[in-house]
Amino acid sequence: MKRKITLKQIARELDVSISTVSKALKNSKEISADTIQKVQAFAKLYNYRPNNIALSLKNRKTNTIGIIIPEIVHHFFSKVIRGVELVANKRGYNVIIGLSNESFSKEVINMEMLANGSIDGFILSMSKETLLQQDYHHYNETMNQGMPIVMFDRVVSDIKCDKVIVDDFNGAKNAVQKLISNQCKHIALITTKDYVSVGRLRTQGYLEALEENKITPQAELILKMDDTLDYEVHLEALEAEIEQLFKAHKNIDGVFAVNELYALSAMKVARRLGLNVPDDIQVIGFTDGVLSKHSTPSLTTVSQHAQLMGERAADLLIDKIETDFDTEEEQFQTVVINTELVERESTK
Amino acid sequence: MKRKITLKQIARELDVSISTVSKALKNSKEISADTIQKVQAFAKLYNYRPNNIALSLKNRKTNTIGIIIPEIVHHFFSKVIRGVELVANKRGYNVIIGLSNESFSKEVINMEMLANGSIDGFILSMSKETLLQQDYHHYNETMNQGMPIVMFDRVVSDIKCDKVIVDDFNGAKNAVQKLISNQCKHIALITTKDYVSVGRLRTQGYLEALEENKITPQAELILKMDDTLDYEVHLEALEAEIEQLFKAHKNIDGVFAVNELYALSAMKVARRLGLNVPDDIQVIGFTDGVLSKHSTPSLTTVSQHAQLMGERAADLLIDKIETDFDTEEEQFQTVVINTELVERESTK
DNA sequence: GAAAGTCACGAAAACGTTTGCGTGTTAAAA
DNA sequence: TTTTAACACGCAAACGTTTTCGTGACTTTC
Repeated sequence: MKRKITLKQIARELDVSISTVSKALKNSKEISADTIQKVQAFAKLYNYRPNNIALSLKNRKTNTIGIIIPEIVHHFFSKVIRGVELVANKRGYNVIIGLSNESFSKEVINMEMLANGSIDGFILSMSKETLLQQDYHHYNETMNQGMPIVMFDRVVSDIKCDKVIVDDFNGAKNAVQKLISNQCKHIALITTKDYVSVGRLRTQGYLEALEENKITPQAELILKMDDTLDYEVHLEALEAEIEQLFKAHKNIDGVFAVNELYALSAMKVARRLGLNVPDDIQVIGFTDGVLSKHSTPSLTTVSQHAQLMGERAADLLIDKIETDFDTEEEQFQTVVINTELVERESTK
Repeated sequence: MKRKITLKQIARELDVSISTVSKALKNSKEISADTIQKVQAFAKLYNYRPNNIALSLKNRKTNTIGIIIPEIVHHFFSKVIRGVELVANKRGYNVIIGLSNESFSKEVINMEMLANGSIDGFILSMSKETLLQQDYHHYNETMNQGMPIVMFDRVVSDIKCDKVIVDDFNGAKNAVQKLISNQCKHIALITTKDYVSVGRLRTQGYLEALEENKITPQAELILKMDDTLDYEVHLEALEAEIEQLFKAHKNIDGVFAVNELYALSAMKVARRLGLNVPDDIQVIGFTDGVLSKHSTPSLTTVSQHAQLMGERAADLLIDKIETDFDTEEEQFQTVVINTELVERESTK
């Protein structure tokens, strides 16, 4: 078990100075051909590789980007990570992950841990708790220290930084328009409480589509779920609420749900009530998830292009990192990713 | 945009030496109470935090572990990551990810990138290509440089290192036993080619269960799929094969599939052929995935406890890292995670 | 044969820490 | 008053690089 070899060791073995070795490895013309040849041969033999940490310290640059997300066991976020990793690697960066677990304090701790030199910049999506508390000091402090941040998906306008978001509003609007075009007259909405920005925007898209078609929105057809609780474990509660909605309004013939699970639950409840999807009720969800594709009937969804979001976020961040030399008058961009309606069996 | 403050700057401002500042921050008794007070107040004011990179270089320890997986958009792997991250964070480590994308060369490149000082050890699961090529030199080289490796799930016995594996054999055996106990007489197996060790072991479990029950295995009931291709896109091919199998053997009344997608496809094909699950055919899959829970009927599966695997792997690795001071006579452990049969609607 | 120029290399600083040891000042002990 | 001890602090090395600058030994030029 031999440690990794260093410049110093090569220098000692070959009886030259450290600087000579360093230069020889870089084919510097300061060094004679003989020496270059000798050093490179030796380095190759011992498989010399420069120590990243030493380089990071010297260059004040780590070539690593940090990504903070609320949850990793989630198709949307893991696809984003894949996108980030893809372009990061292509551009010579590593990716280090931190999970906030939807907790404010874990988000803060994770960021502080990484901000002390470990990374060159952040890509992050806010935790629900942070969204609720509206405490953004850690973001601002991080940026004040010259560390760029790119936020994605869950963002707030109060924070001045680059952002990558889904066009939630139009995605929802198009989905509902689709239902309307498919002859749905009474379209229910299953969404989250308003503090989740994406939920709010999707709700607005729903309303807009109705209005454009001169349909008066009915408050009773809108179900706002509290998703501070992990809904994976509260499926029954969710289904109960949906069942109640369906029973109270037998004329519902379309459902737009702001996520995959809500949509699936709606289909499940519909089946339980003897309603056929899509003949009696058509359903559209909002997601990049894997459930939609494999459910029966498969679910028509608004695709978010999660991987693309990750790619764009990484490009934005790395661009910023690499032009950081005080271009003052900072300009922040917000990239909007268009959604796409993927039609499957749950609509006609 | 002020840079992060350093010891040197504090020292200059307070007109003391760098070492005094460093010691004062650590409450060293070499330093007078006055000075300690003064330094700490100043440090707090400017929110001083030691630079991780400098610490890593000095201590030759990064407090970061690298995880290399073939794919992140996959419930099993993301759950493992969550487990790793959980204990890593608890024990003061960061996690840096590398995706091999099932490619040998990307695995090698990723490992080399991280091995040069960025991390203290690896947790990894082999890519399919590596499994096929059986070229393990990069693992051995990494370990020879004193960097510990813990492998999980996809492992080979040729490599001497700590491992965390699922008890594939018994998991499969129990699942098949369950089918047999449920009166299945003709149980089909849908598995992968043998080079994937987990596939092979699960196949063996299947055979063993049959034998113990004095049922003669029939080669025609075993479907070995080639999964070098991304089966997400080859669903039709998969389903076609299954359909052929079902049609050729109308007496099949049970199916054991070595992963979630195979199982789901089996259920889908069954439904298409007018067979009821679980009345006509019972199905069990092998997975920690999310599809099983939400499919209709929901799928009985062998749960792998992916998160637990991640936790155990992280503990193993960190233990090794922290006792590394030449305890020679290395002992490698293999932790076996027991599976659990989660009964849902696809079995009686 | 002296001045100038090349060549090939080494010394040292810098990145930001930690820590063993040396040292000047003061207070206590003899 | 002298010796000793305690105190409070600074110096310098070390981690592994890169890079600027200096320098000794030759070679060239007139």
